[in-house]
Amino acid sequence: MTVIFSKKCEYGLQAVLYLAARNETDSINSEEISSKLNIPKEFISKILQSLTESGLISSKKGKNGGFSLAKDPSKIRLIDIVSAIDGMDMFNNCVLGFPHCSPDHPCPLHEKWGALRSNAYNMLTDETLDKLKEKTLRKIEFIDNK
Amino acid sequence: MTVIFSKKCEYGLQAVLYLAARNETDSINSEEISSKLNIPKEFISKILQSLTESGLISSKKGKNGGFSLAKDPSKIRLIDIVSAIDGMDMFNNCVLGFPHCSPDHPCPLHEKWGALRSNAYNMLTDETLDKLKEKTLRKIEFIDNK
DNA sequence: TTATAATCAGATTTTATTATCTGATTAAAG
DNA sequence: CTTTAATCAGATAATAAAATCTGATTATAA
Repeated sequence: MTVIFSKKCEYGLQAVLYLAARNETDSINSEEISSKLNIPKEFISKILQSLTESGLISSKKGKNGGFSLAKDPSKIRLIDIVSAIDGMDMFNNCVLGFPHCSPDHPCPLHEKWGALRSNAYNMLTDETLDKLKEKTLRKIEFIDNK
Repeated sequence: MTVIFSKKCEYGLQAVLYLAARNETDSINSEEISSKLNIPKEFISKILQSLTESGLISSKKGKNGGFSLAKDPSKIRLIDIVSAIDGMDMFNNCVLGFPHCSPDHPCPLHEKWGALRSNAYNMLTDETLDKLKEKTLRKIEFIDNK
């Protein structure tokens, strides 16, 4: 199977986009995120905990607790979330798995893949939560009415 | 961890590129491929078996046996190998893991990711083994002298 | 101050991927 | 014909990723 982001990362991206789209002043608990996005509750809890450690979101314990964005949505880029969960290996490692792949000793796909990869990197760096809010709202609403 | 191709697929691509670069009339056995490319012998054997079933390479049993390309290198595209090993899920599934992602009900990244993904698809469709032969040879030679 | 509802922490389970093992089958060469 | 060197087939083992479980801690509200 060919994967781009791990399940953890997909779920993390979904959840943070959800937080941004909901635009609540109060925090949102993992039960809501789990049920709205169809992600196992215990699993998304773990992921949100790790994103809290990374400083992208913040958590509030106890009754009425939950999660909220730690910064302004315009300051959270998708690459920050990907980097926190999956790391940056995808942008550094050889796509063919060859050892010592570098401009000096390139793999057969080095240049072509490198170009595609930096486009992907740029996209993830350019896209911030605020820019995606409307689209996320529409998608959530659609999922909700299924 | 963010993955593009599975290890199986990376190894499969390497091995088939190797077969094309060696340009032998005789077949090449899995021992050679394993040692030159640093891939566990039993593992690459399995992968080569499955590529044989897919019709991309052919195998010869018994003494002096091994593997060779089943068609002209110009007729084998990278996408054929990827598709045989990892399948095409990467090109069909939502990058964020949202359900029912489609032009009608797009995820927040649908258009932007779609564009990047079709560039990747086009690249893998355009690149055939013959086009990559020289670059593969250089890379193999470098690995060999390490 | 007690009940409740949430995160947090750590262990465990399940499933998929990666890797290895054993032996059967096949074909060439002596 | 026998030895040798290879693929092939199926089972097993090891590792990693995904998901779940248990209980502790924390904070709000009644």
